[in-house]
Amino acid sequence: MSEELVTFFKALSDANRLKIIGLLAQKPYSVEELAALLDLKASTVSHHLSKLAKVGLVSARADSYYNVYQLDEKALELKSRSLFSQENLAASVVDVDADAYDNKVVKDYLRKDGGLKTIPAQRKKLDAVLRHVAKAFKPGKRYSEKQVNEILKNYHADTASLRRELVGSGIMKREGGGGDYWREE
Amino acid sequence: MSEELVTFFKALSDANRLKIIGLLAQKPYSVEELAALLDLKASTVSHHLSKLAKVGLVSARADSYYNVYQLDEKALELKSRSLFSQENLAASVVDVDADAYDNKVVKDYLRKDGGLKTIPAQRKKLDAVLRHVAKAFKPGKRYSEKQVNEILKNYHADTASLRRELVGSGIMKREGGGGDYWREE
DNA sequence: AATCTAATTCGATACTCATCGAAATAAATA
DNA sequence: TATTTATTTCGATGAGTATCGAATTAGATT
Repeated sequence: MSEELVTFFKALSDANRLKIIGLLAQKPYSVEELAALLDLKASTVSHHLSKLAKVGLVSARADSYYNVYQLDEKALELKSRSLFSQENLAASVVDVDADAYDNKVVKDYLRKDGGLKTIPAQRKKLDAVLRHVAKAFKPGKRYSEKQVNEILKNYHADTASLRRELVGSGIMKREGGGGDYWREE
Repeated sequence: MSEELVTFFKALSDANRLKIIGLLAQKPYSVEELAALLDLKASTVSHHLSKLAKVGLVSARADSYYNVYQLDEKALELKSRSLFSQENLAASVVDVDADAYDNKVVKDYLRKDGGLKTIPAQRKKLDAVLRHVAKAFKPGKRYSEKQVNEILKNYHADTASLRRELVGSGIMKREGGGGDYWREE
């Protein structure tokens, strides 16, 4: 889950909270002492400490009048080691739509009737459009050149270019020398 | 300097920027592709990338039409290892006034004429006040009990308590059995 | 039990920043 | 050279948050 990582980094992206960590790395302090050292009000320090506590970096221990906070060095060590682990990197990406770019490109090039406005000149966009067009062919089924043209006509008048690009990009296959076309399963 | 650390953490405390890092960990992407994948506008992605670039985590490489961004894995590795190093922890604390707490406590207990309102009951505050009072004694010089009382009278009528606490806390020394008092250098 | 004291919570304010759209830039193709 | 396209910059807006002071809570001392 990515939210947890964000929360962790947010907890550390404040100068005063970093100072608190630096101070607690030396020895435990009460809220009052931290407030005096940082020239902040106790309520503000309490706010900071609660954020640090929420991510498990500090913890409190009651000592007579005071609430003494201490740094959890174990957690610090553990976190810093795993921050950019393969798991965390992968986890941050789980909810991105891998086809979003293709979809956007195709949408930009498609008319309302499903035909192509133009055939993209740029490689990346052409590929995205080709992948879309290829869906009109059933995987594994073989088509004659005439049948291929019939289908491609729905997308653009220049069926020859489409056909050539489909084969050239490897999205569709062609049996050597004027044979049939097909899309791999 | 602590500002650099804060900037680094801030660069990472945004869900979309973490997603960008996760994506770039797989392969380089252009701004446009990232925008589509994250469902953001290109200007927003550009903003995010500039923040990541500022802390050295990503860099751009021009590729025909596109500006392809890539993750600097070396920098990532390096940074993550040194984030909570002793140097960084210490650096975050350099500009805090170590005496701020003592000063605040003393200020709270001092009248305008320099005398004590009361003698603090709490250990921590008593210590702070004692450290202040002790400054009235020249380090190394020896004082008779009478002289000590004369000086302590300026702070509080209960000179016996002050004297006892000064010795008990170890701030002042006393030669065994009714001898002289002194403060270590 | 009554009283202090430190800590936390709450409401308000000011500032930072993510996001967008529009305008300006840069780079490559035609 | 003119035009297209991706990117960056700029200004505005809305959401988030650091900070404070006041009120409340929690604990300990008397």
